[in-house]
Amino acid sequence: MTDTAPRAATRSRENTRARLLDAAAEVFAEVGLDAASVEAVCERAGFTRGAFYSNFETKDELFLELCGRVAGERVAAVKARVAELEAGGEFALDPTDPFQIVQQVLDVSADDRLSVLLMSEIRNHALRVPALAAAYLAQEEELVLGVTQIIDDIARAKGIGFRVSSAQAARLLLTTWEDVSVRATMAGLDHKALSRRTSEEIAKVAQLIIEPHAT
Amino acid sequence: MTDTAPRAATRSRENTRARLLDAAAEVFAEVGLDAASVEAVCERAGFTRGAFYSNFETKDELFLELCGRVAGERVAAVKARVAELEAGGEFALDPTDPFQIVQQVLDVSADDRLSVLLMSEIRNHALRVPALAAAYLAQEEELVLGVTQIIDDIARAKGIGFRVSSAQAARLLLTTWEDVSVRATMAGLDHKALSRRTSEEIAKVAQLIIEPHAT
DNA sequence: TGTATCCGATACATAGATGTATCGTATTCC
DNA sequence: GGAATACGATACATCTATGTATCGGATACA
Repeated sequence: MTDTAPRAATRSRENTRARLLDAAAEVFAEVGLDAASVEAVCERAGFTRGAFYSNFETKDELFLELCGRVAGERVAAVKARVAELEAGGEFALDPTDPFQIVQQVLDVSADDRLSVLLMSEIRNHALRVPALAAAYLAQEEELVLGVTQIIDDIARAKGIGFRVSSAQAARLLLTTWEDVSVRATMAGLDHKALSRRTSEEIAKVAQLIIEPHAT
Repeated sequence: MTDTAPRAATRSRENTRARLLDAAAEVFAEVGLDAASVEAVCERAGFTRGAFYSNFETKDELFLELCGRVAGERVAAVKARVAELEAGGEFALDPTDPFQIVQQVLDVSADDRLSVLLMSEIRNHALRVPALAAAYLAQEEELVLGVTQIIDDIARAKGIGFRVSSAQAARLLLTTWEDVSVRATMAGLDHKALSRRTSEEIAKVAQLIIEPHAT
């Protein structure tokens, strides 16, 4: 208490920040960052703006923190999946289906409507804000890296060969996943239909990538 | 003049609308639809808001019209390219390089920074506005159709085979193009570097699509 | 239990955007 | 060349969002 550093956040303060972030994720996804008023976010979280200005400087700061959280979650998800595969435990690969790649990739990425909207919002803003762009690209690199490892693991386990580098394959899969998610969301597909459609499309790409004369 | 229909637009009126649309394309690309005030668009166009409200009901109506214009231009570009190829005139395919597909696809899509920003903005909003979503998907279908024809033409001319349907190949090429454009823009690449990088990536995908034992 | 501090609520001041109503000018039509 | 009209500018009223300053209650701590 004698030092000048900002006071260590209390438990309730952290809780407030978390609730504001949750609310922001919803509202930003629903109406977009610029159309979302600070008031709307607070209302969704069950606070007034007093709580907001006590915890954040600006809406942009909140958004930046939210981006960090989302990125962290995605990267953590893919890393966890890699760890599972490497451990070779109960999640070890046993089906003979080489398209298990599809499932592995899909399990890594959220595919509900709001997530798609939020990701699009983040991507859109990253195009204009250099700091966000750098973070976005870095996070995507990590994702590609993770998926690359997953692909390598599966390939090794099954003796599959690829027609491109596994890194390129990973990027192609992620790109396709994002594209299909967006189009399916625009088409108004519900969660279930979205998932099905996504796995179908991803499977096609996997088929394209895998060396045909594989064992 | 005796009928009750809205007065036929005069030449100057059409000119005003066009200038407002041009300005809107710039401003919307730069700061996003929601962050762009009507005033900012008018200022960019060299008008006051009086001109705007005399020509459009709301900002959304202007945006919708802009979307239509952009979509029309893209579709027209790809159709023109198809027509050239079909006519087999001076633009006929003669290099032995099968990756001419790449050039054909790239020539169809604008790749300057502002275009990328505007397309992203449109896509982002299409996710939330059903009417926009329908238009966006329809336009993309047309683009895919056009690129499919281009691919078919080239394949026929050169006896190339594909590992997936030409329609799927077309979608994959367009998706890759968009993805690379976005990432290159985020990376701050200038127009030239963006073009080069895009063609490299597209070439990789083309390589993947083309049947390896092609003649 | 009393006190100090932290945190969110409330109240207020201000800025910016919107939409409309009105005005002035340029163009068109006879 | 005069009248009518179309079109963009101007002025105004309103609304919404923001940011800050202050207040009140809860919680921590002795």
